[in-house]
Amino acid sequence: MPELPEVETVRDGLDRLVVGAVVRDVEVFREYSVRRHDGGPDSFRDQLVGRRLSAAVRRGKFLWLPLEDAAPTPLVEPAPSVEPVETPATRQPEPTGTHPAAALLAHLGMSGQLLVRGAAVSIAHAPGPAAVLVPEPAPGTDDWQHPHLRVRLHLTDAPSGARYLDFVDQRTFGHLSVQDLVPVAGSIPAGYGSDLPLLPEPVAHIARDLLDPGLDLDDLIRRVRRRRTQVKRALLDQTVVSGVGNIYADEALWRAKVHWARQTDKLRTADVRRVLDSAAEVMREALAQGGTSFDELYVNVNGESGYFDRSLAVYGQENEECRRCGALVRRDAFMNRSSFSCPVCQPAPRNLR
DNA sequence: CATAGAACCTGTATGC
DNA sequence: TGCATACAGGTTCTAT
Repeated sequence: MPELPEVETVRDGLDRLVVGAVVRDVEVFREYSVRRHDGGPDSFRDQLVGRRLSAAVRRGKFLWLPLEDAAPTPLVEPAPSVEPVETPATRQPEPTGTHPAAALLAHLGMSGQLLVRGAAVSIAHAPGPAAVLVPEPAPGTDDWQHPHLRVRLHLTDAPSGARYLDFVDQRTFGHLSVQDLVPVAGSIPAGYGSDLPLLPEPVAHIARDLLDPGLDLDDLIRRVRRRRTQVKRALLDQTVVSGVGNIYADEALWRAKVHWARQTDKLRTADVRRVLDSAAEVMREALAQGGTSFDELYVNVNGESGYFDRSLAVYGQENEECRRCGALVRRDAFMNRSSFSCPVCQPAPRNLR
């Protein structure tokens, strides 16, 4: 569900509200949500407790929070037991430098949300309110625990006052894990001020996204044209270019006046360039609006919706008039989903009709 | 290697 | 009302 603008909105919120915080405890309510973590829920908790969230970084739809060792203070009150037992809760944090570079990696899948609770700072996007107080959850109130709460991080030392970072996910395609950071030549994901060429292992194969300053657009155009597939499939292939999903692919193709089923190897360089430029443009515009949301399934870390759905030209607009020519927007089946396009502005290739 | 399709989950909307 | 089916913003695994 969340595509680049939505994930970037979340990354920005985490940057402002939870970077600098120390993880004091971790609750995993659904094991499946940490299935990508090597070692299971206990190991996941072990590798987070006592560590500081030092940045918020994104590539495409993946986002991660690099970890560093927090000040070596006891994590919890020493248990008043007669026999001291070594448990994850009582273990002292290891001295700085003993951990390999690692990060808390998140993918929101189709319905994942990261909600910051207890912060007294707003990250509201226009045209929303200028400032809102995110309430601290209180037992007994409706927002105490979201029905799809899968993982909760308990935080301290957040400059914003954030107390909890909640991972909420209805469809459970999203996931959290702790991953080693591995060097990948030349990559500069959003969130790194300079070149820190470190990516979580599961992100190493993900291509740069269209808002990455390190993107080589001409090289990307060549790679797209070297493929033998439909242009929309190439747009959605995260190893070709990342961040584009079903919504922005359709919007980009409409802006570029290219039908989704056109073969990449038959497109002219100028057409491919226009499609990619359009995709970058529509995602930048969506980002400025706080992303696209049709319902409560996508919200930013404050629980607020984005407003870009009002700007969508074709996605979800079946039988509505094309904003350019007035023809009725059509919907086609595509990869167990839908493609929306204008039958006049985006003529279908011959092999399709 | 490149490409296409199924699988992974939960929930809502729609039609019979 | 009950039940079946279709559909939803994504990625990974498997088969070809």
